[in-house]
Amino acid sequence: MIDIKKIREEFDATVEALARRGVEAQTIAKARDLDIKRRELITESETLKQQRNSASKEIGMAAKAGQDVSEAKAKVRAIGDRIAEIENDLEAVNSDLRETMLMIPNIPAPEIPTGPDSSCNKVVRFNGEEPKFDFEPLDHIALGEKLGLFDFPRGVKLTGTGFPVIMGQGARLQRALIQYMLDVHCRDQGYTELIPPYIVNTASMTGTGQLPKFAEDLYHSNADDFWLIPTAEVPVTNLYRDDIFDGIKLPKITKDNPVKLTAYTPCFRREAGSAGKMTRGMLRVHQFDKVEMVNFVHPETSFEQLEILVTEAEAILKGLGLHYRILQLCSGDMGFSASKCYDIELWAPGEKQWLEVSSCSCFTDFQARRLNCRFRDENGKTQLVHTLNGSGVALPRLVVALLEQFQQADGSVIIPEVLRPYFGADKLEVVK
RNA sequence: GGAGAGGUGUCUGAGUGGUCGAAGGUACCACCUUGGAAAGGUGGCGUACGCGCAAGUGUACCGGGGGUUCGAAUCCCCCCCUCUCCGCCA
Repeated sequence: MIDIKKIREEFDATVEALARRGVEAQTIAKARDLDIKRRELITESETLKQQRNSASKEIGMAAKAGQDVSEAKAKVRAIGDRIAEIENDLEAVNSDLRETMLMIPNIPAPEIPTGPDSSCNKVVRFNGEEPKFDFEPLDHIALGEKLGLFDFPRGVKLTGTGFPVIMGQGARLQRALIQYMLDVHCRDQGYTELIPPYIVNTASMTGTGQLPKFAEDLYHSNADDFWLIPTAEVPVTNLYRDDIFDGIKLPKITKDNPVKLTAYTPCFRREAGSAGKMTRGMLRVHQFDKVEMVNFVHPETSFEQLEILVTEAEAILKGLGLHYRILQLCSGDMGFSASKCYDIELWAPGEKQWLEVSSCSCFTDFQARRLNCRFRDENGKTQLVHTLNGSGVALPRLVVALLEQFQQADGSVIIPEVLRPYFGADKLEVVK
């Protein structure tokens, strides 16, 4: 949620900024009008409550003194009835306002390009060169077959389409990658690792914004009203819902001391409505693994911290020697909650396309407001934190790009140097 | 899953219908005292929202929601959570 004060105090600037994301001015005007109405009702009901409180006090004293208070009681009861009416209206206005505010996306950072969709994204930089082959490179499905990495049909038998079985060298490769990524984040980048629940309640899904809008994309357990996480962002960010980083129970957040957490989790996505879109093999599946990074930072440092976050995700891919590019997303292509966002894409020579493996976003206070996640600042005041998150990184597409970029003429695949201690061999061997 | 106990501010712990945002202690902050510290003394010390240029002031909050009442931390109903015992189980 954006700050209602922005709409109250800087209406025109807010309309202009959000127009870049395709928000209509009338939505914002509606929020402004409801906010005015809300405050009128609050003032009115609080004035009446004040009257009731003091009158009740007098009744108490008069009754103790043995006076007749029935007339006074009737008067106060009338005030109570009036309060109930106003509160009814207030509740209606409040829920209307909340609903309207939840439909308004975050205000884009001024420097990001304006545009309706991904065609306006800007390539910021590349790493490495496009790999050249003196043979026709295979795609990951063909490679997987030669190397015995995946079993798609049996995944279908067990569950359904989009639930691949990863086996043998493939499973080991995936495990090695997870270890490597967590080690880089924790050892070199100051992260604390955690293992969160993979199933969360409705409050958590609402806190990070998956609900109520995207219920269709989530797996849900009716018996308990629990949800399977679509990303570790949900449990890790919600860890500090309704909390205050005060330096006593929780760490202190300062400009030099962000709180940085990382977690490996499986992710579950129904991907409703995306059947047929890039669903080949491992490219879009319902269950996949991912290492995620989440930062809770001082508001004045959040955009600097985003630049650092991108380099932290990049470090993984650079270490593996992969060819990738970084995109700055334009106003129309960013997620709802983001103010600024970079995507990292890996080149897949077999697929002949770029694959998104990481998305690093700065949410400013948008997510924190919804989460009610605050810190005590240098003056001892509580303020909303700024949150960021980034994948570091998603596994299936990383595996795809790695297989395709490092494949040899015979179908074997060279394992990058940094991964060998984890993997225990220097190549994936052809098995048939 | 069954039975019982309990959820009050940083913590501890009083309060069972009115003057209670809530005693006392503790922690924390400032000052006094001291050569310095401890002990002791004095004062301050919750959050959110509204109004106000501000000082300030009002409202709400005693696990959550609903009800009774002129008035609820206190009475009633529902829910959640924690602890103990039993059962089950990696």
